[in-house]
Amino acid sequence: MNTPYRKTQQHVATLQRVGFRITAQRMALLQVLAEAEDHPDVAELHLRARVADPKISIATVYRTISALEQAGMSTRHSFDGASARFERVDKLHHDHVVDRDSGEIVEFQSDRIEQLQTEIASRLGYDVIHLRLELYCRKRP
Amino acid sequence: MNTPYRKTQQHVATLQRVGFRITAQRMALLQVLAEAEDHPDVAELHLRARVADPKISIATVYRTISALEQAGMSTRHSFDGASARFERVDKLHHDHVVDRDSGEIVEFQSDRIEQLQTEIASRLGYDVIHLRLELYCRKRP
DNA sequence: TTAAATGCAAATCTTTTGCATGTGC
DNA sequence: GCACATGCAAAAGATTTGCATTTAA
Repeated sequence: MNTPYRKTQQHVATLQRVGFRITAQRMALLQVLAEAEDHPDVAELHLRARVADPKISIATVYRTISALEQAGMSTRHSFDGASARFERVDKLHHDHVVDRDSGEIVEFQSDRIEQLQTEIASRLGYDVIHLRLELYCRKRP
Repeated sequence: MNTPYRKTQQHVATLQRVGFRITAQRMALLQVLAEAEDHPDVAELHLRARVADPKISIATVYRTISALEQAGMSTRHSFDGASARFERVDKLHHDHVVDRDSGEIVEFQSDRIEQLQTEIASRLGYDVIHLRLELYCRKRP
């Protein structure tokens, strides 16, 4: 099973390989990320990380989350221009439905859409590096 | 023909209908928007609007662009978390390819993708209010 | 006339950064 | 030990807002 603990272990290994030092703060954030089932923003990450390391500063959260992003372990979203939200990257690629009423975020995945996107970029002479697809929705009555 | 001038006239009519007063500042911004072929940010809108009305303030640009958005005449984008960029809304629906090297933005449209998106939302029990599809790309060698 | 719009500057919010101090390796 | 990481507080950047003044209708 891929438990949060196992995930964290994998991330630690990756971080070391890339040359990052393993600090208490980074461990705290790795754990938070591994356990998160949602898309927390920096303030929320900070709050959750404090549980494991009560003196972690907000600046460190910013710096660490950027480092994890660079290391390919976290993705950043900014739904409709709001402040950045993050999620672990070791899931299958997926996109997001944002419920405009509740704020709830639902993940979905479609091979067909993915394929079309690549085709379109290709037709325009581009290679896709990454993409954002967000559906801002309302629950159907 | 749908000249910038004609577009501006239509926008003025719409604004009045919705109950907004027609001020020199709003005229200036409407003109800027109607003439823009790109996706200017607030600083750029301010710069361009100053040509028609040299004393328009940045606060008014912010307030007006939000008003135009509410009135359904302008859309806001925040490509990869950067500051907001705007475009007129009276074009056909389209999505964006963002060239990661040059910053250039290319518009494209695909009925197939659009249809798939609606289908997916529908399957999850949602109606799409608006959506955002952005492909961050690199020119193919 | 008068409610709405503007300009200005101050406030807010998010994110980044300089620097002195602490710490993994 | 030393380069890298952290905390703090200040800075930066984007956007919003309070308030006195101006202006469209």
